Amino acid sequence: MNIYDIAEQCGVSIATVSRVLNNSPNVRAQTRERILAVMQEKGYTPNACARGLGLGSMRQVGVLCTHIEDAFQATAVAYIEERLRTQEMNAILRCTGSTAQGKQEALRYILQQQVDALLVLDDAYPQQDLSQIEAIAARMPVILLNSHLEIPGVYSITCDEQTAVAELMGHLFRRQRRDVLFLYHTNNYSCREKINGYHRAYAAAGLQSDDKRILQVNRDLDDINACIKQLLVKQVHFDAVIASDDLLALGAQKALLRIGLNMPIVGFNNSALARCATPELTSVDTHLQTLCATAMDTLDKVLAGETAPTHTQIPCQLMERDSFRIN
Amino acid sequence: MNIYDIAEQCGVSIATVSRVLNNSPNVRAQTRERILAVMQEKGYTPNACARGLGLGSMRQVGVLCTHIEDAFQATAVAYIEERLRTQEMNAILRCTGSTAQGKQEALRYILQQQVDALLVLDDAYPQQDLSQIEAIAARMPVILLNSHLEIPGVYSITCDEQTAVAELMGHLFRRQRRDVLFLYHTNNYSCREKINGYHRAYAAAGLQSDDKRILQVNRDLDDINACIKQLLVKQVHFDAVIASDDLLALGAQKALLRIGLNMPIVGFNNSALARCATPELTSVDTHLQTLCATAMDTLDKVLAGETAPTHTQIPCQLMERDSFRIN
DNA sequence: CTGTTAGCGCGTTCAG
DNA sequence: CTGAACGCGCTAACAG
Repeated sequence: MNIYDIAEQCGVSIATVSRVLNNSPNVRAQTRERILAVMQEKGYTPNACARGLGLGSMRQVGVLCTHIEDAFQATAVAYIEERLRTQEMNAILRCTGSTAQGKQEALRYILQQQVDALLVLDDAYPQQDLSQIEAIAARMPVILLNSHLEIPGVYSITCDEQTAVAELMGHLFRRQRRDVLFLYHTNNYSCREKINGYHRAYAAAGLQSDDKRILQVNRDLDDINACIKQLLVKQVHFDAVIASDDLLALGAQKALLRIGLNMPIVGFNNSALARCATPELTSVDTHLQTLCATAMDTLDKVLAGETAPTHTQIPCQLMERDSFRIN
Repeated sequence: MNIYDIAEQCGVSIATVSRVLNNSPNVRAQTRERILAVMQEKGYTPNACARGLGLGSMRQVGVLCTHIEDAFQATAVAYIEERLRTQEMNAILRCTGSTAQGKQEALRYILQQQVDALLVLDDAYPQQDLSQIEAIAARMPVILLNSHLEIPGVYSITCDEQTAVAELMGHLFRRQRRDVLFLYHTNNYSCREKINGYHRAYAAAGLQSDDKRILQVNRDLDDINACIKQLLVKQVHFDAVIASDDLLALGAQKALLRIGLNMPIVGFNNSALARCATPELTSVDTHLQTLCATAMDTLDKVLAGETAPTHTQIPCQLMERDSFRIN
């Protein structure tokens, strides 16, 4: 069932059918009706490949994330997909995992799919092998969400998490909390920025930071519990916790409460988890929705041929709850 | 940069380049090397549209879900995408929301994208306008995850949640809990099956069920809290809670603990939330991973032209934790 | 082992 | 307002 069949059925040429398909005004109303009726009746659907081949666009964008099962990324994808839909575009989702190899494969593969643009969530890799990204950016716009690269054709949207952590630390210092434990899971841009904020705050306060209080843990409650316990066994003192993620914060809170310890705990992303915790978790809202909206605005502009800022940064916001109050 | 350019550069015909592209053995090793080198050097990428047009397949499958930000669906998508990747296929993600209109649009749109198959997660709609699904199923395999339709070309994979609820109720009855509150969020197949189990258990025990203990709530802690409170105000008695979802169970638990009530609570899906709750939630594991694996096995078979069962049902498993123990 | 050629289905000039 | 003809990039016979 193709455009020829429809044309034949209607006694017109494919050009006319094509015009109807593309809402061209240059078709007599009566002809249009007839053609639409036949298309409807035959259940005709235009072939996207053929159209894509001619037009050089499948109206698809690649969406790369590391782990879609992560609530934060899933929510981002939800916002992104919603926006794409309004532009009659499709999202090709690809999860890369946290290995450089996974990402390389994903990039290579996505590239073949005649994608109009590439959205990368939470890039988890150290900034090596930029050549691949460069090559892609030369062909299509690349939007980085929660990471940052200075490459032509690459647009970065980030949240100022460095400042958020630094300010948080300031509050803790003022409360005489000097030994802040920082928990993270993946060493991505976002995490590195937080750690930068951590060190910046110590430096600003004229205090000495100690890297043994910067700890990588798995996103698993049992593992977090084990880590916290081991810290105590090793007599690593800490009197507050900042976690790169609400789940880690929740795990730490559970572990500490279990052994009767009580201290300020702050998570990140202000996810549903923060409110599910007992006591409820204070969390830094990274305004994911705004982040995604900005990313999509940028994409729209770039695709429309307009210019857009290559790096947009938005501020975070502290959501105070039971696990830590500033005042 | 197309296949002609490469062919010209190498002094061969496009057929030979195409053979190299498709790993045909009928190419002299030396020629192959040369062509590969040029492709590498020029950064050539075959055009998927053109290939798709000729082959009649873009190696893409449509993945429809209602809300990707939902942890359960996101996890399912993660499993699905992973499997698709091993088959060199892409996932086109589309979120429909919970309205029939959203779904219709999604189906219509996905259909245009020359998709090889359609995977539908957690179909949220009453079984009306089957004509659209029928039309699609006539063209390509349709796999339903967590829902069930008896239509040629449609394959359903479900979990026996009806039995899970019925057995759970049996345990509660034996403990003299007669008034079980059932909370749900979306009236989808999965939910209806649970409610069937609810009624089945009452019938089996020779007891009378009361629909005022079957309550729809939003997936929002405050709303759940308000609902629970209102129930008490309205003097609707209940002495146990089963929720269609861990978040609802957690919300109910929080609400009840806040007013000092203590009763068995069971959630569904055995999500990370269950363990994040305090006390930890007992939850019914619906074996999502197995569900997805089965779905993808089915898809593989159908795409390979083999026959596959039109309805596969797998059992659930109760994960006992603090909020309810059988013994 | 390699080249030639005919589609795949549609958009788009350019004539009428 | 409509139609004929070409091109998009690639695959798959078929012919050497």
